[in-house]
Amino acid sequence: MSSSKPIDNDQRAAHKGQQTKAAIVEAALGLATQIGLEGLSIGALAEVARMSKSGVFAHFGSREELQLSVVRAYHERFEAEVFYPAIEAPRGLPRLVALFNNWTKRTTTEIDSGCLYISGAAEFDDRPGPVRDALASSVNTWLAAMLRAVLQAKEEGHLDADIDAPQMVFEIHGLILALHYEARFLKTSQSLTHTSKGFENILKRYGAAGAFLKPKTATLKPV
Amino acid sequence: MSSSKPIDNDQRAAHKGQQTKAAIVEAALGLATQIGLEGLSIGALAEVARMSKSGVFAHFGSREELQLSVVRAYHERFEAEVFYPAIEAPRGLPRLVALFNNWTKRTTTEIDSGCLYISGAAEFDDRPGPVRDALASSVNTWLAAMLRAVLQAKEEGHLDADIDAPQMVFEIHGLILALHYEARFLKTSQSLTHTSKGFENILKRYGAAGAFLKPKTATLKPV
DNA sequence: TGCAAAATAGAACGATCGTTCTTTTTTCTC
DNA sequence: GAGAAAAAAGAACGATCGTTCTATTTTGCA
Repeated sequence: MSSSKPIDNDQRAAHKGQQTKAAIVEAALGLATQIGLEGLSIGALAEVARMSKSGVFAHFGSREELQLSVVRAYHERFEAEVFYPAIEAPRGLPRLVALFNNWTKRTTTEIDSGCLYISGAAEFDDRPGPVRDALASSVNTWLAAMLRAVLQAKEEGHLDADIDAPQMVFEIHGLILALHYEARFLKTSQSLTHTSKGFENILKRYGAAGAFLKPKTATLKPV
Repeated sequence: MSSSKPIDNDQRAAHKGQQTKAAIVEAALGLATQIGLEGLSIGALAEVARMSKSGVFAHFGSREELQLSVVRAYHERFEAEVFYPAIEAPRGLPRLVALFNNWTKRTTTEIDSGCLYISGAAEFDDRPGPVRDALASSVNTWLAAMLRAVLQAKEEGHLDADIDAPQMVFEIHGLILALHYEARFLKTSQSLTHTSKGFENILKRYGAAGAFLKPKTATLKPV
């Protein structure tokens, strides 16, 4: 996948335009995670990027295309930060734990900056269109990856054989959403602790052996 | 609380202005749950209420005051629909279950209309001010009520004596957030089932006897 | 029924929005 | 370094925003 195509992926040819476009998207990502994709205005973005409105606009052709670029950029970051590092962990429960820990770590970081998948979901709830589709597609891709990890952990015998895998993913998703909600909006102090504890509770319920848990909290009294 | 003050609470004196104001807030509530508190514009609201912009505006004096009115109205609905009906259930686990079931029912309804506490949290994440404060205050009041119910269930001996009550509330909150997210945004079909099952899992983990569960699913194989 | 007060409408404001068009500047290639 | 192509700026557009001011209508009470 990195051998035969010599063209045009990142800032290879770097025709200046692509460089500044990347910089604009970078700035837009920062704005959008804070004030939302809907709040992202071209005027404000131009100011941050220290360009003219029309100069920014020319790179996208429409506001919607700008929003799509931001969603795509966010997707790449998420993958690079959460997904790829975790698939180096051994298949099964260790990988599932790594995925969750990376997810939690990122969400904790995003207590300051905001999560586009969460704010975007609220904004594009019932607003059909390409932006909504791109957001939902990214999230579904990620949730599918989590589901795969659970199924693999089941196959490896790290989880009970009769568990409901989608159910487990749903419960894990809830923990992350509650972490984001209570930490970022309500500023509840114990949110991260509750998230970790909640994950341990889920693991226990689905039959995980205590040895696979997070390094520091590896000692679990059996049920 | 309903005996000595003869004035001004609902549509008692009903000086016409208060009636139309109530109608406006009603319409605003419908708009805000769908497109968000930030998306709520006075022009659009005036059109729905079939009034002039200035006619609508005069009732509030500012857009922020309009938003606050919407939040207050939502709070009242939530209380009336979720909280008050549940406190008629016997103290302890039955009341906790009733609170959760009402909460779930309302959230399920809101899959079409939207939940102001969730969209509002995303919008006012890091936007300080009275609206944010009102939203956070309402949510905190509700979560405190849930916590009280858990503590009472513990006192009554319906839950294990050594459980972490805030932890339990956090996990329940996560279920509701996941329900709203996956059902409303991702349109996942099994969300409601996952929510119910998740709640049963939590109850079991915290030591609830199977007999207290939802009517239809009262038969639970012990752990 | 008449009159003051309250409620609503209407018009206009400055600001900002996304977008288009034209002009200037910068970049890349021969 | 000249000249074409790409990139950025600048100005202006119609629309909508929240808000203010003034005029008109409607209401409630004597």
